[in-house]
Amino acid sequence: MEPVDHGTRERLLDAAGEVFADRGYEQATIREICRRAGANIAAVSYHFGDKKALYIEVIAYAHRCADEYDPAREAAGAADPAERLRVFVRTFMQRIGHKGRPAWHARLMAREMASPGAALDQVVRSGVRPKFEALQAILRTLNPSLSDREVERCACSIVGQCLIYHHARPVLTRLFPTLKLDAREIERISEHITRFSLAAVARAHPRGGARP
Amino acid sequence: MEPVDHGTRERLLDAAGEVFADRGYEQATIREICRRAGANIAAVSYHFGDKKALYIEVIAYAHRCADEYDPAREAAGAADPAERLRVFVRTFMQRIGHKGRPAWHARLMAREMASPGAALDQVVRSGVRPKFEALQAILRTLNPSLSDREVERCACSIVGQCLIYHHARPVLTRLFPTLKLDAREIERISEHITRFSLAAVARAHPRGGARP
Amino acid sequence: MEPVDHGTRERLLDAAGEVFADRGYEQATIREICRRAGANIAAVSYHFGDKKALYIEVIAYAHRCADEYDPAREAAGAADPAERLRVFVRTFMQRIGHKGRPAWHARLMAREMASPGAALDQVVRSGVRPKFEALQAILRTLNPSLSDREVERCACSIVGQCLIYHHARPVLTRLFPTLKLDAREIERISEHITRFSLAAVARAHPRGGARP
Amino acid sequence: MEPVDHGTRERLLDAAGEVFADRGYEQATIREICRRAGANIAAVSYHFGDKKALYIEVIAYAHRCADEYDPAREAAGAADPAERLRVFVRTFMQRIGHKGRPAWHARLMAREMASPGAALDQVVRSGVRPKFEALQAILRTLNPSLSDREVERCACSIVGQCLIYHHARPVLTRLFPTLKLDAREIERISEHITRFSLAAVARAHPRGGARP
DNA sequence: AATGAATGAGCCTTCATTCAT
DNA sequence: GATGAATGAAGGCTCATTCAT
Repeated sequence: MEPVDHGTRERLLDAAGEVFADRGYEQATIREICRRAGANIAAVSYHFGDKKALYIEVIAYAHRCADEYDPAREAAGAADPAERLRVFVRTFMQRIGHKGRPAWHARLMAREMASPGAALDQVVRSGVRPKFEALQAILRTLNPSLSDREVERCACSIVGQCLIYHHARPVLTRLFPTLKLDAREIERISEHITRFSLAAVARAHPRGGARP
Repeated sequence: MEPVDHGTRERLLDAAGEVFADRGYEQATIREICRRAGANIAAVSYHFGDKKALYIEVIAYAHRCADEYDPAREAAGAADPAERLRVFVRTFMQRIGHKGRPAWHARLMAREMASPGAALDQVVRSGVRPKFEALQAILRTLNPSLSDREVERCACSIVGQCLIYHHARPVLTRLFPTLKLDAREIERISEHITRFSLAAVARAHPRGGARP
Repeated sequence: MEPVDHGTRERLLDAAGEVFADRGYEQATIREICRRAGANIAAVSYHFGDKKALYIEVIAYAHRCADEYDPAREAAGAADPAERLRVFVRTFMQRIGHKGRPAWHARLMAREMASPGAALDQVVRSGVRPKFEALQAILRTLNPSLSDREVERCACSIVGQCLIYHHARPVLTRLFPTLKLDAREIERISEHITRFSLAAVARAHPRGGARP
Repeated sequence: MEPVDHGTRERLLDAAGEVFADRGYEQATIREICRRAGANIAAVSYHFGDKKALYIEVIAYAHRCADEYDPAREAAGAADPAERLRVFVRTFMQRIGHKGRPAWHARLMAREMASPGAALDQVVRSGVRPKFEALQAILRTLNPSLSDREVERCACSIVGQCLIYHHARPVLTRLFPTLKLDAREIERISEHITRFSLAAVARAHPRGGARP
């Protein structure tokens, strides 16, 4: 699609994405970014102005690249509501668990989500909200009797089930030493979350449903 | 219990806990810790050796103090399994949502869980694992037909539903501007998570049902 | 006179004159000069070699342009010696107080005079010395009994009275908040300096009078 | 008076005064200041906070040290008004021409006067204004018929005659290669300025005195 | 038991300059 | 004739740490 002749600017964006995702904004150093990109230490200043401007650009770049793994778009093509939820969860989990080339996208987003930086507003507006609304639409179709507030909370429950495998991965690998988050395991976990959530959403508000 | 005459060492531990929880290990500065503790800048070196040693001590200190909000112990006193889960979730959420004085315990743990530091092994061994196993025991009681692996995944689902309100709080407050994580809302969310999970756990493997 | 089609080279000279006069040699940046001239950042290197060579050219350029405000030439046309001194002082003060478009000539000279740069020799030889000798000639006519050394010192006294309004302007505006160095005030100050100096020069060595 | 045991702080103040006076605020580097003071590069941060705070302290330090050469105080002890003016001018010139230990005081002040920095207000208020007012009082005694405005301008004329030997020293040494600003020459120049000014002040406004 | 002073490494940024087109 | 990209050297500042008392 794009020319493979990656210029310094592109290499800087890729290296910065990786480093920002690994170390966080404050802890990432321009020196390491430039070193990984094979560029001079002044290259960031020339191409982006300063560290913060580079970060903003990296966030935007991540959004552009992340579209190819958009859970909302993937889910839209599924047959029935349950399958749409399954595709949504699986795509989301694949992004989280991915370790390949564009691996830092999800990690960077998660980091920005946890510690509010200058780019969070933009991330939420164009990155998070559309997917969240797509998920809520799926939930409404699955159980039309849910109130708006309940839909919101169910969406949080589903996303939360996925995100723990990202935020708490170091803990989980220590708790369950046999756990390997490879593609097969990602698939199994996605299936678990889907069925767990389908059962819960279907049962929510069975009728009047106060707790016994 | 302890002498009220908090010496420099105790004041340093408290101040360090707060700062480490707020800023993270790398971003926290010895200067601010000493300033908050009203101690000299060399006090950390004198009492603990260096920054990392102080951090380890703070983690241990947090464990000693955190027992009073132990979800596992609270849940143990409940009547039936469903109520035990409810108490577990509520206590866990209260610790996460707490913003009061001894608040930094949970925040510090969550931070350590997200970014693997030197103290993570200890945190997992004596802080996380017991609670996780208590939760798994509750789940086994709720649905004895669950396999060990399923119990693990359900436990992750439940904890994940809780942790999202901590890890993604800045995003959630932007997604849902009316959301205020006060005590009443924490209670409502806890109830949602409990019922969501109870329904899911009860239905899990209703009739062998693995997907082909 | 010159072609109106100011090429990059001329625009660079003008912009550099302004910036050097405002910020001084060390503090002036090639970036700002090129930005003001609407030229690329490598233009200075291309047209002049480096920063110092540009500065030398700017000084020479200023000399070519500064002739139209030459105090010595203006004074030469006056009727009697006292009037010549008056015209000399007034022209000098007008150049110093000027804030208009081609204003940077005098400011640049004053700056070069205060901090000895590489171009000072040239500035003194072709810019300062002729005017100083013209002033000394006027003084000799006003009071032929003055020794060479006294003529030098009187010339310094007259030029010093003028230059303080340039070198210490920020201080003077703070000392005398009502002071506005507009054209009318420049005229009044010039008249004061002229009369102050005429009286002093006339009285100098009234009767041999060296102090014991 | 003070203990000769110069600590790092005092050595930094002295070195900074020298460097600031030589290079100006922007061009002075913390590295050179610390090098001259035999201190580590972080010493400025520790003792003064940052470069600007150090500069402010240096200005205040210069004021404290400069009191021993206060022209106004020296002049106050003279017998008659003319002698007071003579002492004022001589003391002022001695400060300007001085090359000894506390040499940078006057140079630093002159630099701050020429380029308005953050400390200029303070310099004017406590350093310049008292001396200027003392000079104006002397002038009023010398010629009571002078208006306030004329007194101001005569004061500027006198100070300007002195300051040129500081601001334009590089030019003067090129114009008059035999000029050596040693103690004897300072004395002769002071005498010239005094007599030049006395004659001018006495003649000012002889009666009605408009120019012919 | 505790402190003020001092250290050196490393951070981000800006600068004049050069290179390949 | 002129340009955008890239370079390496400082610059000010902050940090965790150590030393002498």
